[in-house]
Amino acid sequence: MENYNHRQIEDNWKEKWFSDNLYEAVDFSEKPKKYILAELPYPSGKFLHVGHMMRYTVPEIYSRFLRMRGYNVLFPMGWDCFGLPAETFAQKEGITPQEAISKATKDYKDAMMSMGYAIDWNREINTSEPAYYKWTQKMFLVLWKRGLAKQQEMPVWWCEELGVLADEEVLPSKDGKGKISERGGYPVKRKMYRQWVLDIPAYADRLIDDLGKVDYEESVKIAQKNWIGKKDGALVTFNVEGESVEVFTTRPDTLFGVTFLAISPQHPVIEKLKEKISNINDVSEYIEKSKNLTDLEKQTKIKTGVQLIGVYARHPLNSQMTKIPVLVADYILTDYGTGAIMGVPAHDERDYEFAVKYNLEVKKVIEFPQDKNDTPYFTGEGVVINSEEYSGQNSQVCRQDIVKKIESLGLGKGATTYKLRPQIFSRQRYWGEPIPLIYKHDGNIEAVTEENLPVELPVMKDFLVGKDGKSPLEKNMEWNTTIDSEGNPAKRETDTMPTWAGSNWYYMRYIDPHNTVTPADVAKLKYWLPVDLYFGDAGHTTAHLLYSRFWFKVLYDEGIVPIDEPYMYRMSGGMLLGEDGGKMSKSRGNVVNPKDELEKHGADALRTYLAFIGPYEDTYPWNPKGLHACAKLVRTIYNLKTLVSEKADESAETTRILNKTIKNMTEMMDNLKMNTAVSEIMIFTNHIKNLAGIKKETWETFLVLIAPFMPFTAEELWQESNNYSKWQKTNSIHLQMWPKYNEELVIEKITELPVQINGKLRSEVTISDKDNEDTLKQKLLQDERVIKHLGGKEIKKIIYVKDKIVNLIA
RNA sequence: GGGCGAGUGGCGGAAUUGGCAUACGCGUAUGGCUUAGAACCAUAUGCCGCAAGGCUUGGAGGUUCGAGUCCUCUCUCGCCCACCA
Repeated sequence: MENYNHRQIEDNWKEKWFSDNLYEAVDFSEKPKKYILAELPYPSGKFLHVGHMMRYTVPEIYSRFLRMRGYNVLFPMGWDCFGLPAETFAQKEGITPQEAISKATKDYKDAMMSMGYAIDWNREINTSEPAYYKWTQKMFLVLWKRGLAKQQEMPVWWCEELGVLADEEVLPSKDGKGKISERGGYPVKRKMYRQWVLDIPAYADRLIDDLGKVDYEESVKIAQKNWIGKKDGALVTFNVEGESVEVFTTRPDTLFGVTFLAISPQHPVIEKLKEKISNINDVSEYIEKSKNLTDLEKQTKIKTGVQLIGVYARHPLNSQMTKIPVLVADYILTDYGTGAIMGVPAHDERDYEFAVKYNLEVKKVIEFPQDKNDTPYFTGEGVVINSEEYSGQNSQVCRQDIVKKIESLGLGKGATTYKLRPQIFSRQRYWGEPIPLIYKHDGNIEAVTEENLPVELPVMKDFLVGKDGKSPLEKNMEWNTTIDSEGNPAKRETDTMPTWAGSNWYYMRYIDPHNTVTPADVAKLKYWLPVDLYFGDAGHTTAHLLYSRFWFKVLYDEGIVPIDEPYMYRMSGGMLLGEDGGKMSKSRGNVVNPKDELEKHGADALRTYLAFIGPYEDTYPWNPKGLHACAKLVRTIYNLKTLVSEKADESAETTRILNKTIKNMTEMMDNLKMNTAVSEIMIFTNHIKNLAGIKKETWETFLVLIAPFMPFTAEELWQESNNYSKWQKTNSIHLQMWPKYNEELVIEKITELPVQINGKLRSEVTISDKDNEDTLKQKLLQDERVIKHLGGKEIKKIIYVKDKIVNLIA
């Protein structure tokens, strides 16, 4: 037996494949195209994580499979470089982010090459290179010119160390009492801050409607819709001492049940009416206190509020002109709806809870159903009562009538609201794309002209945020001082973009990575887009997927891209846990170092294991024994070559199993079930390893089948079997066609028919082609076990499913 | 609280349209090879039972000749969102 030396084999073929760009994706090829995309990693200075490998291996195997099935496959890779991970790493190492990134991307690329990933490296991209972010900046200007990027005072998560953070970057602290940053674990609190935001809600309806054009998993579509959170209702204006307070409600039919108004602590009407509020000191104190509460504290605490003494709201329709108390309450969110609600305690759980606490009236305006008579509030539909001329109507009809009425009075209108908020787009940090805007001396804002793009990020040794939380670029006067289009002194915007700016459109750049005139040539985009299958993190199915769809639609409206949906199908991957079943982390000591595993067992074993471990979408623990078994499989296959001989006599059984293996693997891989495809490889291996000899033809077919999983070993054995003495790209196994199978040869003639009696498996009888139902019945009646289990009873009915099963009903 | 998903051996997991549940791998046991172990090879392995036989896909019902798969109820776990008016 020859010793299997994975290091030697891998180094040899790796060098040949990548120097010849074996996995080239060809623009405008005659072959049908497939664009298989896996979310790009953000290199953070360490070796590629084993979790990354799990995320990429199945998509990569799939891309190889498609290539062998005759597709022109684009399976690209790049680096999402901007953002905190690189900055934190650079700080720790005492180097610049630029230096950190250049080392990390090299390490990551090496790791991917070591894994044999079939990537067209001519299309590699890096979001932090000026040639790339020139286009990110250009796209931002498109958004800005269309009024979709604007400045707003926003309540933001504020971190002394990191500046402003997005919701997604903030986590509850370990003790549950506060908030910390996702990276670094620094304390975080709320603060108002002027920010650039993207008006994603402007596209909300299209983002919902166009889900009809794509083929995502229904659960992904639902998640997106929930995230957008579209709700129909009405805006109703209440007069509060001469000031208008607008509320949003989904239940205008309960308008006559309003017994109080509740407004958020940030509501502007408080400031306007402060002269009239007799307890203004108490109110201010409450507002001040609520500012420092974390969400969790607000949640566990009973709802609180303070009534604005001395001011009342007037009901817009009620003829009695009842005075309605107004309260400030921190359960009212500033940035949802209008920041004010009409309190209807009889028909809303939260309003009820609040009303009880503050002794507010509870007025029923919809009849409670019989079985709900004991409950204090009822949120369903029903007959409207106590509502003047609307009484007696069904609540759903009443809803429309009331909206019509307030519309005619100019006191409101039907309206739609979304949970989706404008997304904060600026960061007060160094390591990001500079926002390409200039503040003129008169305060107006002007875009940097296209010939002056990219606005390059200056290299700065001191790139950390100061204690004031302002962008480090603020300190760099040389950089941020400029002149405007009229030649007057001006100042650059010093905020930078968030990480997701570059990763919003990266998949477009793979299509035309070296273009200097446009982000990507429209004809090429037309050829490659949409992405056929997008693999990524389950946590990105809402935010990332939604924001990048938004970005793409804006580009479509601008005529930069030819279609309006970027991804046809989305597949989300599970997680790889540590051996102990917990999340891999340094503190648990269960982190797997892929470099060690690669050294020990080789890439083919690691790839096969990552495919075999389970379905792509699930989460499971790392099991070193499983990897070991796959390493054994690779070795066993390698040594099978000694069985190959021209005159090996193969049985019909071997032909059948080979055909069945091809059929099963083809179907499984089509459905991305790589784990069971590996089982098929094992089954076939177990069969042939006990044969006296294998025909060359069978052997080579088998090698093609294993090639997507074990590309190195397959190539080595293929070249050897074909006696190719010199490397030639076209002779690579990876450019061969996937084998076809003969359906007839797959069919296994069953000779033992399972026999059920009254639905329970009792026996088996031997059958042949000649048997029909009558001869079968004869056989059954002679079978000892059948006789025994019938116990002398008469057979009432025979259900015979040919070649499957027979069931006797006694 | 809301949404989504999942419950199958000791473990990871297989099971076209309902048709032999537990493929494949791990683990375990026994044997071989070894001074011994590791590694490797062979065989066995859902559970109870000496056996005949019985039981088994979270639980309870139902449809069906036949249910892991379809229907109703219920329990448990995971993920995401969460005072969203």
